[in-house]
Amino acid sequence: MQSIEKMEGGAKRVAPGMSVRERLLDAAEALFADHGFHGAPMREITSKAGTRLANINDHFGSKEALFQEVIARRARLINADRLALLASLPRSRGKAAELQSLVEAFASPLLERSLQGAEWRNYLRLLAQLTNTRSHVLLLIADEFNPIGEIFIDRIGKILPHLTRRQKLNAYQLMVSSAMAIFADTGRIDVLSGGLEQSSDFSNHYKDMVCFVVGGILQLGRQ
Amino acid sequence: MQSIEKMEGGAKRVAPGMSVRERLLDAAEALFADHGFHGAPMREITSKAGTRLANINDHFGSKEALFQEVIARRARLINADRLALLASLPRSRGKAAELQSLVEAFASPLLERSLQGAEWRNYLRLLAQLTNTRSHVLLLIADEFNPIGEIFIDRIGKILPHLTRRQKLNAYQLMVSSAMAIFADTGRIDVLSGGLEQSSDFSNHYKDMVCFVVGGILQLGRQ
DNA sequence: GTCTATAGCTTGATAGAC
DNA sequence: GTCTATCAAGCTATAGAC
Repeated sequence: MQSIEKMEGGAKRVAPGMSVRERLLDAAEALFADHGFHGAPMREITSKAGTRLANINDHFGSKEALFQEVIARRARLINADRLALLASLPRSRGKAAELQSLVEAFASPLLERSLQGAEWRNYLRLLAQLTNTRSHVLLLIADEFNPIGEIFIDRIGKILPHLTRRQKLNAYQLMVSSAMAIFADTGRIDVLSGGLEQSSDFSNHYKDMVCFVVGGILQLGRQ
Repeated sequence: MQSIEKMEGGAKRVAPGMSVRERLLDAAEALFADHGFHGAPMREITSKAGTRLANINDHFGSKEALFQEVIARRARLINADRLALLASLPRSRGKAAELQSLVEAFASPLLERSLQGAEWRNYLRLLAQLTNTRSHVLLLIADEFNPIGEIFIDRIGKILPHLTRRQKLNAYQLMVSSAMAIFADTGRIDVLSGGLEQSSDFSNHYKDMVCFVVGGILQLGRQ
């Protein structure tokens, strides 16, 4: 039988010019994304970061605190990106166009950041995994992203005022999960297409996803 | 700091009338859904099942083989449900109506089964978690669900023939992730609504989701 | 701040009696 | 088929030198 999780090498993969702290965060991010919190031993993290086992507790206090900081570090940047786009939304060009701008205010920071480097792509894979998870991990994500989530829910209601509260919440929930599905980079697209399409071809999948989400929310408003 | 994962009790929660094998599968299903493969120790599983530690290796050979059977057991039933619905699809009532029937052939078995009992809801939570995961776990899911996934992709192409191959794959991918988002039961809806709506109110969320997915795929066909 | 060494516990798997 | 008892290896966290 095939092993469910096997570490694929990984010592000293992180650029040595960075601080120990940053290297630990990057290494942990990649391994949490690949194997989950419980599937990524501290020894693997420090080995990949090119540091020593004790450095995690020296810098963060515990493995859990490291995980928490992995999530929070880039969440701050995503939130800032989204707030900036929300503040400069164009108006009054019809429901479809307004909705598209709103969906892009949510999702385009993910695309832009994903093109900046492998670290961001690891982070988005990790977020995608956590999106469908409950237990205490979700509370962590919630604290980081929900305040701005409320703003998006409000804006959906401004564009389609007759949506029920439940429909607005589901519109947001489905926008989140659609965006995350694109950046989860599971390889499903590769397998289903026999290698002709790549999950990691984010730019093209992004366009399809925005179109899909806009159409989906408009349809929610029609019935 | 709050603990990321803590087992919440759990001894002998499974009905004692069933075989040891079934009780182990049900207990493992619930704990894998709550904590992931690595976060669910065999001791917790056997404790919840009301059996002994050695029973897992006695019956399945390893923890991994147990996990594999947890996935496969109900996948067979879901696939049979979907095939039956695909075989009796109504035709020629316009693209939107045909698409809605197709989406419901995919998703209504999930709703029906979720209403049958907590075990099915645990299974769907587990599937939802694995949907955005790669590594070797995805290959397991792929083997179980991809053959019938191909059929759905074909049918999407029959209804909207001018979609590109990539658009058809993304339509399927986004239908899968939308459906899984509803049954992931993360509690996000509860938190965002301040408790006024429940994530576990599957029947209502299901209707919103089908509407959203139909609208999304139609929109993909428009551009 | 960084290191080595190790404590103290939990893990998955198995040997062998019944 | 089911049990008890146990093993060897893995884990996180920490003590204490530099």
